[in-house]
Formats: sequence, structure tokens, C-alpha cells
Amino acid sequence: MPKKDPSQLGDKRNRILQAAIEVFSRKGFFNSKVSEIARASGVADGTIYLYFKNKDDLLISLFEEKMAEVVADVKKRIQAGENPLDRMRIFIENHMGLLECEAGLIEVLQVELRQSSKFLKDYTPVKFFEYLDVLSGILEEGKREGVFRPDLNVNVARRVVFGAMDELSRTYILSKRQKFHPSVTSAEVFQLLSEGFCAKRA
Amino acid sequence: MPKKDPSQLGDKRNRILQAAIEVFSRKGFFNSKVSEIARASGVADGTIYLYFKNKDDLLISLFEEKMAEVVADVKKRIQAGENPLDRMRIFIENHMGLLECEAGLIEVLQVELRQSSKFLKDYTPVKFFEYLDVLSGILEEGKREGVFRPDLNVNVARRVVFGAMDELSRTYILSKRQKFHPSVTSAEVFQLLSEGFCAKRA
Amino acid sequence: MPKKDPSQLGDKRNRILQAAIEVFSRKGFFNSKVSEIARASGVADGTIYLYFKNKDDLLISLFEEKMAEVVADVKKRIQAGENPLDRMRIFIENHMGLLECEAGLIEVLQVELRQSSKFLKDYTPVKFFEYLDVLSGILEEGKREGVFRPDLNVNVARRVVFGAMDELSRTYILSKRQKFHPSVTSAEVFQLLSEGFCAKRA
Amino acid sequence: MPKKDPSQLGDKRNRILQAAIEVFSRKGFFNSKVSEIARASGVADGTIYLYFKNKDDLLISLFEEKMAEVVADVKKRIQAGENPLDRMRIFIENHMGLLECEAGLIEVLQVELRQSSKFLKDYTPVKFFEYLDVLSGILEEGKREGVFRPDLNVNVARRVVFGAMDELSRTYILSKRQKFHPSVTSAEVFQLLSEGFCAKRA
DNA sequence: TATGAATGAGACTTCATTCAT
DNA sequence: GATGAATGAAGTCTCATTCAT
Repeated sequence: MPKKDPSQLGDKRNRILQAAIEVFSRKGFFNSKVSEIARASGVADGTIYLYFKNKDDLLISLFEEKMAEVVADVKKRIQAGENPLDRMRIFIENHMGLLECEAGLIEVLQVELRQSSKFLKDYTPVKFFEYLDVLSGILEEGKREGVFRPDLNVNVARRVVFGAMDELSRTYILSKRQKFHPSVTSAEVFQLLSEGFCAKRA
Repeated sequence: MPKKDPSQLGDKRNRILQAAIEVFSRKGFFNSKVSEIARASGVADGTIYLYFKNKDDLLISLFEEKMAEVVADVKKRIQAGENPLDRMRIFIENHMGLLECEAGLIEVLQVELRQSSKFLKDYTPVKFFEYLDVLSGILEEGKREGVFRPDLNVNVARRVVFGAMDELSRTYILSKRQKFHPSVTSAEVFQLLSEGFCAKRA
Repeated sequence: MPKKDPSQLGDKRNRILQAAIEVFSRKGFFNSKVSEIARASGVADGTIYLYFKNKDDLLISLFEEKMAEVVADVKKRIQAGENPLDRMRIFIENHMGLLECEAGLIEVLQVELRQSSKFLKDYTPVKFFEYLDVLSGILEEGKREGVFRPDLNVNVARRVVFGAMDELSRTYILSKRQKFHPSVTSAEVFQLLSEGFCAKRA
Repeated sequence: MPKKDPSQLGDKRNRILQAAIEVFSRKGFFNSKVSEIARASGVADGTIYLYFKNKDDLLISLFEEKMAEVVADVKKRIQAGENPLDRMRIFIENHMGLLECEAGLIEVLQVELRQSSKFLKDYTPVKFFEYLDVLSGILEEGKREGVFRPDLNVNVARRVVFGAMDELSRTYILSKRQKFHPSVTSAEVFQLLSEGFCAKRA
């Protein structure tokens, strides 16, 4: 009945995805109702099933597609880094920066992906692994160039980096009054991870 | 009908909690059915409601009580540490060690608490904050004693430590074939966090 | 699956109300199962919740809407009365007459409204008060015109009239073999209430 | 464990009945829980089943036994009446008076008996019929003595009397602020029923 | 007799999904 | 493609009743 804004014609699928991010991030996957996402998208309940197989598929598509954008974006950004350490800094800054421009998305990834990778049958979060692989790449390169410790366990280290950022994101999202600013924090995280918390010995 | 094994007398509540850990960790909170927990506990569905107000309360009680044990235990253990750095090592080792003896519990805390703190109304994960406070204590002390950098942001650092351990736990839990052993990993995490991943400069 | 008899299009809500009258009147509110009303309406259980908030709301809606019809109807009918006494006669006749054409409805109002007004939270039977107000109107008017005793306590009198009709309805409904005919009874009730049961003194 | 007040020893059955009156009158039969009656009686849940077959039986026993007392009592009281009219006055006064001294009981009879007589299988409210029979007796006698109209339909008349009192009881019970006093009301009811509401013709 | 922990059937309600239009 | 009314399976929770002590 309502005339669609021509600029939005044909992008129903995308509107549904955006609405899903908003709703999932606000209420969590299990507490979100398909009809609520439909309402937020401005489409009928049934329409969602024209674009997605089911509610699970909506979450997975959402994750894979948005994560693909994030991966592609960070890959481009780190090219500006002059060395592995610099690229690591950029990676961390970028991740924490997403909290400001894509809060909802990060929030969904945060909580829901964990659910998904555990409970959605036959689902491997391919894009998430790609994201981690970017980290691996930086770390491997750093080892080769002698910037990073030669005995660094890359597999552990990349998880440490991601875990640290992820936990800080969670804190940021959950705390009503933000005590820290993402960009400030990213500097601290970077320093901490690159140099450790021990005082320098003379 | 109910087995009256004397060793199990009066521990019905505990049996329910244990069963809940097992079921929640396997299927996640939302995918777990109360009746399944009942079956796993060997009690009737209704019996669960004699000990817990509702399904939410079961999760929260589970978390608060088990986390209290974890907190009390780690507090005792770090006393054996000779200095803040040593205590940090013990803390990390202890956390990663839980993966072996209390896998299910860690798994529930991992995924479900995040849900809870976001979606359960009026719930503050008091015990989780206590756990983080133990970390803060170690870090503060280290700063005072000059072991840790004086400009260390304790609030960020403790989240980095926890996040790193948490992400590694997740990896450990999710990966079908464990690629690393918790105790080995904890050493690497400790080294990484205390010294950073940068190679030492001469 | 759903029959699309054109005469029944769009009247699903009404079919549910009718079925509810039938079931409530036969088994009582608390003994009636929502699924039974669904079956009697020829709709799925869930469909009831598209039209009514919950089981309580179904009863209340039923009462308010049907009572509104009864009130509107009796108001129109008493206009045919030539004087207050005549209008009172019509009112009583009308009420007792409902037993024949709307037995189920009267039965629900009879028993269930009492429950409701006592136990349903925050519910005031507005339409029932309107019904009583019609009686008040007749009585007040009769007092003004000198037809009724000037010392008549209208508030008590209207309850006496309603209570008498109500109890007779109950008797009529409960007795397997009807011993009296509603229209006959209404004449007796009218005579009794207007003249009292005392013999005329010379 | 708690020492019983010796004056209450052995009267458990009665304590349960009293508690049932209190609870049923406050919450209604279907909203009352057996365990609540148990608590109010100071006995264990199971104990109730030593004295009553089930929840229905508790209601029926309550009704029959208390009603028996009411019937016996009113029979004795009306003997003080000098003539049928006087006895009718006493009957009405007595019924309305119960509102003050036995409010809970009247309340249970009010609402619950209607439920019971409709929905409890195979139950005939014998004692209620006895109560009505007392009214019949007075009316028959009055007819024989010429005090009451010879064409009075006793069966209808007794229901009118009972219905009037019953509805006024209901009003009294439901209204938060009592607008009338039972004993005052009973005088008005008596006058209304005996003389009718029509003004006397010269 | 008395207890009260335990039972388990069954109710209400939700909501992902379908399908006639 | 789009709709949204309808479906009905399934889950949480209640509570009358039992029975071992």
C-alpha cells in the first residue's frame, strides 16, 4: 500500500538484514521474533521467507555477509601499515572503531555467533576464520621479519588478540555509561599486547 | 520411584544444577528444555520448580554458585604466588586448567552468561565482577611494586587478560580435535601478556 | 483447511465468541479449555490469541459485548411501555425471555460474571452496571410520577428485582425438567414485586 | 513440631474447614490452592486428604455442614415469630445478618455453590434445598392463614426472596465501601417483598 | 495419624512457518 | 513477488494428589 521510496526498491533483502541486526542486537537471537524483524523492515512476515530459508538462515546470512564486508575492509586498511606492528595497530584500531559505526553488527557477532557456532547445525563460520586469518597473516609476517618473537605461537596469539578486543567490545556494549572511548582503548590494547604489562627492565 | 541412594540424599538441588550444567553446555540455554534437565537429574519436571523459581533462576543460580566456588578457589590458589607476576601466572593457569576438570561449567559461563547479562532482566553477574576484581587486585599490586608498568590501565588490562583466556577457552571447547593442551597454552598466554609479542630489542 | 463459506468470512472472532458462550455455559470458565473453544469454533488454538489477549480477555469481551447488546435491546423495548410500571413489566419479561433465546449467554453471565467481578484483576463490569441503571431509571421515574412508593430505596429495589430474576434464571437453567415457563414466571415475578406477597386488606 | 494448643487438639478437620472458608471466600474455589488451605489450617498438605477425599469434597463438605448449621439455626429463630409474616421478617433479617458474623461463609455459598451445583459431578445441594424449604414452609403457612395471597406461586416466590437477599449479599460483599448496613437493608427488603413497590391506592 | 517432598498430567500461550489470495 | 491470517507443535510452569517415612 505505501509507495516505496524508489531508492529502496528491490533492496528488500538488505532492509531485512539491517532490521535483523538492529533487532538481534537489541534482544538477542532467541528473544527476537521474526514478525518483529518484519515490522522493522517494513515487510510482511512471509516476505522474509522469500529471501531467507528460515530464522537461522537469516542469522547466518547476516553474519557471513556482514563479516565479509568487515574482512574485505580491514584487509584494505592494513595495507596502509608500514610494517607488521603497524598493521596490527591498524587491525586493532579498526575493530574497536567498529563499535562506533557498526555497534549493532558487532553486538550480534559478539553474542550470537557464539551461539550459532555451537548450536546451529552444520555451520562453520567461514568468514570469522578469514578474519582470524588476517591476524595470523600479520603475526606470521612479523615473525619472519623479526619484529615479533620467533617463538610466538601464532594460533594462540591471534586468539589472544581477538579475545582481548572482543571482551573490551562486550564491556563497551554492556556498560550503560561508557567509561572509555574505543579509539583510546585500542591504543592501550595495542601497547599491552605488543609490549606486555611488565615494566621494562633497564 | 525416586532412588534413595544414601549418598545422594538431600542433594537433589545439586543434582539438578549438575544436570543443568551438562545440558546447558551441550545445547545452550534457549535450546535446553526444562524437561530434559529433569530427565538428566532423574527428577520429575515439577521438582525443578521446588528448588528454582524458573528456568532463568536455574541459570542464574548455577552461575552465581559455581562462580563463587571458582572465585574462592582462585583466591586461595594465588596466595601461593610469590609476587604479582607469579600470581598472574597462577590465575591464568587456574582458569585454563578449569577447562579440563570443569569443562561444562566453563562452557556455560562462556556462552550463557553473556546472554544472561544482556537479556535477563535485572541481573548483575556479581560473581563475575568478583572474578575480575581478583585480576584487578593482582594488577594494582604489581603496579605498586613496580613489577608492572606504572601507566597500565588496570580496567583495560584485566579485560584483556580475561578476554584472551576466554577466547582460548572457546576455541578449546569448540574445536573437535583439541590442537593444544590447556596447560601448555596457559604458559604461552602468560608469556604473551606479560612480555608482549614484540621481539626483545637489544 | 479453513472453510471459506462466504457467509462466514470475517466472522472468525464472532465464531469464537459464540463457541466460548457454548463451552463456558456448559462447563464453566475454569473447567473450559482454550483448546476446546478452539475446536468448537473450528479454528486452531493459536487463532484465538489473534482476537483475544488471553482466556480472561475472552470472557470479559464476551460479557461486555453481549451485555451491550442486551442493554441496548432492553432500552429500546421499554420505550413501548406506557408508564413506569409497564416498563418494569417489559424489563422483567425481557430478562426472563432471554432464557429461551439466549440461554447460553444468560448462563455465562449468571455464573461467570460473578467470578470475574471478584477474581479478575482490574475488571469492572461496566455493562452490568448499565443494565442495573436501566432499572434505576424506571424506579426513579415511577417515584416521581407517584406510581411507586416515595420512600422506595432505589438502590436496594433494583438489586431485589435483578436478584429475583437472576435466581429464577439459575433455577431454570439448573433444573433438568423445567417446571415453569419463563414467560409465565415473569408475570408472577412482576406481580410479586409490584404488589408484594401480602394479601390485600379490605 | 510446634506444640498444639490443647483447645485445638483433635479439631483438625474443623480447622481445615474454617481455613477453607477463609481461602475460598478470598480467592474463589478455582484460584485457591490446597496447599494454601493447608498453611492457613496449620496442617500439612497431605493431612487434608486424611479428612477429605479431594478438593471438591472439601468444598461440598464445607457447604453441607455449614449450611446445616445455618438451616438449623434459622429454623429455631423463626419459632419466635408470631405469624408467617413475622417469621419471614426474621428469616430475611437472619440471612442478611449472616453477612456480618459469617461473611466468609456467605461469600463461599454465594459464588461457589453456583459453580458446584453446575460443575461438580453428581452433587445435589441438599442443604440448600432445605434452606429454601424453610422459606416454602413460611409461605405455605401464610397462604393457609390468609396472610399471603392465595394465588401466590410458592416455588417462584421463595426463589424471589432468596434471589433478592442473595444479590444484596453479593453487592455488600463486592463493594469496598459498604453503602448500606445489612440490618437496615433487611427491613427494606422485607417491606418491598411483602408490600411490593407500588404506592398504596386510597 | 501426620508429614511434605515429589510427582506428572495437562493448561495456557508463543511464534516460526505456510499458503491462499 | 508480496501479504498476513492462520496454523499447531511444543515449552514452561502449576498444583492436586500420593506415599515413604
